[in-house]
Amino acid sequence: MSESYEEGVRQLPLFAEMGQAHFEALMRGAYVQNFPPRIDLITEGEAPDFLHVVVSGSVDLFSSWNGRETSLATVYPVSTFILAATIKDAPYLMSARTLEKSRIVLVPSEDVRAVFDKDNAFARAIVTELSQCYRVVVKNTKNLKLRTSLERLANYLLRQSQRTGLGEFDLTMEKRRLASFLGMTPENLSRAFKGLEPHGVTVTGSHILISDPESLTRFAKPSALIDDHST
Amino acid sequence: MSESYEEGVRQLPLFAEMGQAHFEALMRGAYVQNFPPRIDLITEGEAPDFLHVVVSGSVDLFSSWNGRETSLATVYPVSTFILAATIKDAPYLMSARTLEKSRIVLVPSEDVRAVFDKDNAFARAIVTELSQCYRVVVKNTKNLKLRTSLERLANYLLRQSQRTGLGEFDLTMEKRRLASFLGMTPENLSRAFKGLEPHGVTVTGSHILISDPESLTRFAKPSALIDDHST
DNA sequence: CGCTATGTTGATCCATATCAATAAGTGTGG
DNA sequence: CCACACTTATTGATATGGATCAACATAGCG
Repeated sequence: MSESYEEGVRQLPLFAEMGQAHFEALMRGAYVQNFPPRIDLITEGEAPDFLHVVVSGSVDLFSSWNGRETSLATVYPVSTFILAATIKDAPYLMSARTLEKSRIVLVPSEDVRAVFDKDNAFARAIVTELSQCYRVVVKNTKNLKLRTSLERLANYLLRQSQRTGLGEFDLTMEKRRLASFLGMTPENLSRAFKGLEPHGVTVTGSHILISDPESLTRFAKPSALIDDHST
Repeated sequence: MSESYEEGVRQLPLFAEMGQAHFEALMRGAYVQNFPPRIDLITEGEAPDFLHVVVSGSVDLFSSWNGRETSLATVYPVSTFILAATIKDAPYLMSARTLEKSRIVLVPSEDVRAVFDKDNAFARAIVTELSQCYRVVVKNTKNLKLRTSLERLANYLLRQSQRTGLGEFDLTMEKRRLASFLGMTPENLSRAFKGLEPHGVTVTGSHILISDPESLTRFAKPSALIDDHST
C-alpha cells in the first residue's frame, strides 16, 4: 500500500499525537481507495464499518426522510467523518457521497475502537475532535432556528469572503447544494441572491462580489457564537 | 460540603469509571447550590468557569440572536451540560436558566480539564458522552430540516408516549417552551395540536391522549435515525 | 453538437409568523 | 381566601417567507 497518503493522515490533529506503533497498526488495517464523482460511500442506518478520511476531493454528508433530502455538511481534505458513529458503534446518522473524484482512507472501525482503548493520546484527540464537531452542529442549529434564509445566506457569504480574505470569490459548491445546506430550495436561493443586491452583493454565475461589506455586515449581524467555526 | 449529592454524581456514566482519588479531587473543588426558578445560570459567550451537573429540578438551554430567542434543550437530573465548552475552554454557545427550583453541582472547569489530562477512564467517558451529545444534535438538525412543524410535533408526542409507555401523559414543559423547542410559535403549536386531532390526538390543558396510535404513527413516520435519542 | 442537469424567473399556493383580542391559569399580597 | 396583576394559551384575521409548479435559459459534458 502506498505510503504517500499516510503523511497527510498523520498530520491530522486526530492522529498527530498518538503512538507510532498504534498509528502504524491503524494504517496497516486501512486501505485507500479512489472514487469517481457522485459515488455513494455510506448510507444512513448502516453499521459503521470504517472511519473515513478524505485525502483529496470532497464529500457530501446528507440525510433523507420520507422522500425529502437535505445536505448537512461538506467534508474537505484532510479530515475525517462519522467519528461519533465509529466510536459508539452505532448506525450512521448521515449518508455520504463523493462530490468529485476523491481519495479516501478507510480505517476499520474495530481497529479505531481497539486503539482508542489502548492509546490515551488518541482518546484525548478524539475528545477534542468531537467537541469541535459538537459545537459546529450546535452553531448550525442556532443558525437554522434564529435566522431567516436571507440572513443565513448573508452570513454564509460573509464567512466565505473572510475565508478567502477578499471581497470576491467563487462559490465552492453548486448552488443547488448550497440551497439544501442552508435549508432552502434552489428557487428560493436564486431570489435570496437578488434580495442581497441592495446590500452590495453581485452574483455572476458562481462568482460573488461583495461591493459593500459594511452594508452586508449590518444586515447579516454575524456572531462568533454562530458563524465562527474555529472555536 | 454535604455528601448526599455526590453519590448521584458518581453514578453518572461520565464519572462512574474514573479513579476514586480523581473523583474526590473534583468534588473537593466543586460546590452545590440551590437555585430558585427562572434564574440565569450562564450566558452564552461567557468563559466556561464550571461544568454544571443538574442534581434536581431542570434547566433550559437556550440561545438568542438579534432579539430572537430559541430553546435548544432541557436538562433533567442527573446529567451534565456544557461539557464541550468546558473541555475546549471555549465560550458557552448556549445560555442556561433554571425552570424550577433546582440543585446544581458546579465543578470548576480547570479541575475538569486537569483530571481529564490525568485520568484515562474519565477521558474515555467524556468521549462516550460527547458522541452521544453530538448524535442527538445531528438528529435534531435532521428533524428541523426534513420535517414540517406538524410532523415534528407528532413525533415528539409519540416519543413522549413511548417514554411513559402509555397512551396518555402530561406535557413535561409549558407549551410556550415546547413551541420554541420544536421551532415554532406558541400560536402555531396551538393550531398544530388541532391539526393532529384527525390523527387521534386529544389535548386537554397539558394532558395528551393518543387515542389512535397507529394513525398518529402513520402520519409521523418516526425514524430511529431521528427520533431515538438513546443510540 | 445535442442531451441532460442546473439555474433562473414568474405565478401561485401553503405553512408559518405576526398582530390583536380574549380567555384561562397562576401567583401574590391585602 | 379572594381580588388583582401578570403570564400563558387560544382563536381569528392577516401578512409574509418560503415551497411548489411550470416554463425557459444556460451550462457542462459525452
